[in-house]
Order: sequence, then C-alpha cells, then structure tokens
Amino acid sequence: MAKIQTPQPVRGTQDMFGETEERFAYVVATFERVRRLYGFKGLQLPVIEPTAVFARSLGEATDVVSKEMYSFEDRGGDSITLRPEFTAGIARAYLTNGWQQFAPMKLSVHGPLFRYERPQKGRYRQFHQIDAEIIGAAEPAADVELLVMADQLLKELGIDDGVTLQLNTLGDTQSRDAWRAALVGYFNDHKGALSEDSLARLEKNPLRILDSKDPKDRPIAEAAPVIDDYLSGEAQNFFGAVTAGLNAAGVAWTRNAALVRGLDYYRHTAFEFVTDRLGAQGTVLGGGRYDGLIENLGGKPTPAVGWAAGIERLAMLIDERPEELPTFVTSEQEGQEKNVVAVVAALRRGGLAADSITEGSASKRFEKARKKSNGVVLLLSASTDFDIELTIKRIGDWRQQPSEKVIATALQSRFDVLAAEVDEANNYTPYRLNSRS
RNA sequence: GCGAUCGUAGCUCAGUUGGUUAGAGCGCUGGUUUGUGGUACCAGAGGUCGGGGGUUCAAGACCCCUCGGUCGCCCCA
Repeated sequence: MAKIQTPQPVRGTQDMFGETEERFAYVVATFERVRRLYGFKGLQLPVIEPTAVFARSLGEATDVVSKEMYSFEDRGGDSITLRPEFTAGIARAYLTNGWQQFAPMKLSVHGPLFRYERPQKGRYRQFHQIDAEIIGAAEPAADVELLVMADQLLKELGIDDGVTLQLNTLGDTQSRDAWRAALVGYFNDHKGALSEDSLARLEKNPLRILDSKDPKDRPIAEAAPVIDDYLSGEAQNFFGAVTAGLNAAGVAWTRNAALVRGLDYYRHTAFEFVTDRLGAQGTVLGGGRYDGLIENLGGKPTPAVGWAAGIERLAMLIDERPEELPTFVTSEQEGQEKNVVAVVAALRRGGLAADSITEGSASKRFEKARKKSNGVVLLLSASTDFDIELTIKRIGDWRQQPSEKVIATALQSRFDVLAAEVDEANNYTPYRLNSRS
C-alpha cells in the first residue's frame, strides 16, 4: 500500500501554538486596549480586494505591487488580490461606504496580510499587522496623536527599550517632487560610483538610494540634496508642529533625513520605530501621512495618516509570557468522576479556569494534575450524597503551608464559596479555612 | 530574485579517517516505590537520518539535484 504523504505547509506560513501564540495574542490584546484609550474604532475588513485597490494606491513600480502580491483571477474572471497591506483597503472601505460623513475617523484593524517574499526571521508570506489610521484630518495634531499612541503601545508592551522613533518629513507634493527631481539629477551625475542595486533604484525609486546599506553608496547618499532645502514654508510649519507636539507629549524622537518610505503614497510625516534586535528586519512599526491616496482611489482629496506594526516582530521582542494554566481537579479514589465533573463545572461557572484528570492511577493523576495546573490542585478525597470533601493543594509551598481540607455540600449555592476559596488560593493570598456553614 | 549556512526521535543534541542492530537527556505511555501523595527506580513506545539520485564491498557521514529552516542582500511591518 502506498504511503500517504502529509502535505507540507505553504512556505512562509506558520502554525502558532503555546508560547508563540501567547505572545501573539498578548500583542493583539494590548493593542485593542490601547486603541480604545485613544478612541479608535475597530474595523473588520475583507482579506481579498480587487487588485486595482493596491495597484493604484501603492504605486505600480513598487516591489510590493510588481512582484510580491498574491493575485489571481476568480471563477468570475475578476482579478483579486490577497491584501498585502491595510491602508489601501481601509481607504477603499471609507469611500465605498460613504464614511466621509463621519470624518475625521479614527480607525484600527489587525489581521493577516500576504506578500510573496523570501521568508526569514520576522518576515513571512502570511504575516500579521496591527494598524491605526486617522482619515479626514489634515492637521499635524493627528500625526502627533498616532505617534503618541504608538509610543504608549510599545511602552505597555515593554519593548520601548532599544526601540527608537525615527522621524522625517517628505514635504507636500510640490516639495517632494522638487526634492525628488534634485536627487535624480544628483544621482545621475554620480552614476559611475553607485552600486548595482542603486542604479536599479534610480529608475524605480530614487529616494531609497538614501538609505542604501552598500558602503559604495554611503558617501554619495550622505552628500545628496536634503529635503530641508526644498520644503515649502507650509511644509516646514507642519513638520514643526508635529515635533512640537511630540515634545509636549514627552515622546522621544530623532530626526533621520534619509528616512523615506517604500510606498509611493506618503507625504509630509514619515516615521519608523526601529530596533537592532531583529537582524535585518529593523522596522517594528512604521507609517506616515498619505494625503494623496484617497484621490488615487477616485475619492475627493482627503488627508490621512496612519501606521502599521508587524505582530510577529512585536511578539519576538516582548518578554516571556507566563502560560495561563487552570486549577486542576482530580480524585483520590476511583468512581468519583461524577463529583469531579460537578466541582469543575462549579469553578468554571464561578469564573475560574479549571480542568480535570480522571484517567490513570491515583498517583499518576495527581502527578499529571500537578504538572499541568497553575499550582493549585483540588484533590477530591471523599464524598457522600450531599458532601464533597476536597483538599486544596498548593504546589510549591506545601512545606510551609500544609494543605487544608474544605467540605462543600453538593448544593449549588455552596459552590460559590468554594470558587471564591480557590480563587484566593490561585492568587496566593493566605489561605483561610472556611468552616462549613 | 541573489549569496552563505544548516537539516539525525515530539524537543535539544551526540554519532570518530565511510564499517555490525543509529544513541543520550527531556517529554510521552505503563509500572514500582512513597503515602496529606512531588525531585527516586524499572520498563516501553517513538527514527523514510528532510526527499531523490550517484560513488563504494559498505553512506547518517562523500558527490549532484531538490525541498525546507536560518542569516545576509533586496524589500518591508
């Protein structure tokens, strides 16, 4: 008989479980809490969008659009793309749902994204981001609010240490275009000295030559025209207001005049929270202002700012998460399964995580319960039709604090007291024997 | 898409210049011991040595191809 081959997972995808999943869930939960503090509404969006949503907004020449999208024709012949980022889909939803009426809108999303890239640490083909956007707000206060929120999120995740906020302005469209033209001219004059990669960038995205890592390019990049010389007075004032706001809010930042973002839609504020703890994947959270995007999708000119952060990258940076384990219930003798079920149900109804073991010998049961528990094991030692005698075992400090017995009647009301007592044991407060009442 | 490196049990790894039946620890399963029960002991299950081809009397080891992981480049969160 031919052996059945188990299909391998798709390259660049991952199955998350245990510690990895705990970290992931913690990042999402923290984000959900923090975004509410700032009044950002949640969103649920489709994973698939018409290909045009991304092609028009990110820029046809960007790597994401030209070679990294999962695009396919569906059975109706429409070109569909698995979303490679959030911003374009949010802008599309804003327009097709007529959300202009709610502007300015503070929105947040999280979920899976797809890019066909070479996988490595912190880079996957299916990856996940948290994302926050403010649509319909032209004032620098919106940029500041998003950055302050990002800063608080990273602090609450405990990863602000070693992560720095790099900030730049790309100016308004006129400033950006003038600067870009100057850069192209400058780099063309130094074509001979540029690396091969940068020669390709000169055609596609000349701004990116500025943060090339190639030592050949560094001296040329460092002597290149700087955006500051091309900023209009308005753009200067805007950037000044953003930095003043950050200072007022106590958010640390550093200017990085070479910081340009990869996607075409960015204007004015551009920023990245970077770390050196993730190898080649230095950016942990990044974003900026994209005042031109909504127009590109057929809407009226609408100012907007936003950022996104990779959940996997954040999850790799946070401290170890203690696994959340339940209280365990087991019995000393055989034939107590029914009462074990009753006790576990009572604990769960009382809001406590609980589980049970009924298989195996008494010593194996206790051993297993001990290992899988949160440190509290309820040992059901005897029972009558009305009473269940339980011993509360606190693993770890049994020498100092002898385990104590509690008797619960089988009446439902009495189980509430039991739940409260187990809750106390879970919290390692001094245990108090509760006499039968 | 380019370069480098690695792949042996569920996990972490050992495996000599190619040489009998591929090992250890942890984990898992069963048992013994103990007895308000834990750190002891015994036994067992579990391996296409990533996959395919080649060299050889003989390949986990050497060669080629391929798949996958990791690290850079690129890109980006």
